[in-house]
Amino acid sequence: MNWLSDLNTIETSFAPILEQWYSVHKRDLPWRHTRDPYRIWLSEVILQQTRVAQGKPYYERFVDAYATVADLAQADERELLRLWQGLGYYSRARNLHQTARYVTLQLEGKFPDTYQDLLKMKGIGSYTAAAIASFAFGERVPVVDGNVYRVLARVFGIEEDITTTTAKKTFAALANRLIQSADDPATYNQAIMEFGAIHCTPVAPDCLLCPLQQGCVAYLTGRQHQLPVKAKKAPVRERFFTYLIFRSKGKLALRERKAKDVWQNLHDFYLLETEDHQDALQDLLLPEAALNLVQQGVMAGLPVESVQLLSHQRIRAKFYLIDLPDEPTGSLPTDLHWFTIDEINDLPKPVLITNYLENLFG
DNA sequence: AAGCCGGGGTC
DNA sequence: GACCCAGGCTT
Repeated sequence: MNWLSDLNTIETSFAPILEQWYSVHKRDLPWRHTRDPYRIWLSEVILQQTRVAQGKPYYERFVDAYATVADLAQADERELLRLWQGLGYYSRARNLHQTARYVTLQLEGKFPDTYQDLLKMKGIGSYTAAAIASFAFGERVPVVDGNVYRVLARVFGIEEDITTTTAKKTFAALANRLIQSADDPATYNQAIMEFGAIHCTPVAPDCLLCPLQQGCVAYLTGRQHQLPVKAKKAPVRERFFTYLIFRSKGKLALRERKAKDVWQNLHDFYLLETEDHQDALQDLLLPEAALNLVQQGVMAGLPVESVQLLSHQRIRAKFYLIDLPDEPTGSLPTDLHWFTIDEINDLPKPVLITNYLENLFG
């Protein structure tokens, strides 16, 4: 079997296999007993970024307190928020209230019944719109939630970072193709999410008993634990730079940054990096060669401080300008060289350095 | 495109 | 302690 026909086979059998699996393994959940768009909407909003086990009691309480969208529309917002207490993401509750009032007052109680119209409601994004459109109205639109990303990334071996916009398009397009082969869009959407939630789980997917095993790229290549790829947002690293700017005969000492670090191949001054705000000069952290120079010089004015924000680092820099005699004794610390102001103008430098120089010389 | 919003379960 | 959860809104 060649590549293309193989891919077509898995794409067309994917939905039916999951629907079959679902008919055997589905959990009995309260919102699966209704096609009332109001209740489905309520359940979907409650379940946004929320586990079924956590959301379920809230759903029961909300249905008891507000049986219809009109009841919810008339609710006191403080009372609604009190019912929501403990669920988190409280804007969901406020949007819920706002949309309930809109549906009741502007749409005369008639819930929007297409994906496109649902998308216009506050608090209803692409996932929730697809969920309501398919569950309540049978529209053939795919849900794409965290479960779907995981299942599709594994079965189809997609290595794109799911946090990026292009990857979201890739997954949405694939999901659109797959749902075309579903016997019933609503059942299929429930099935793929249920499958991700209880079988193709993040940590210990049950590959040995998986109905998609023979068509799963991740399983066949042993990558189920690497997929989906999801970039972790790097915490901004805090760094503390102390720069010593040696000046002699109108020249400044700079060096090219060679290390595998920020600003590679750009030029800056003699640098001491410390772990925190400690003052590198006062704490006598100076290596021999630099200490020798500092002792021959005089501090020109007060140190200048500035902050440079990078995507992943916050660099707090402190600049000491040190005037040396015309012919300082000893050699310059490693890699430092004397440059005239004109020469420095032509050197590539980090913005942090350029700003300092402009501040210094206008 | 990135930051923000949250409480809770799980390993 | 990190990751994730039936995401969406704002900037």
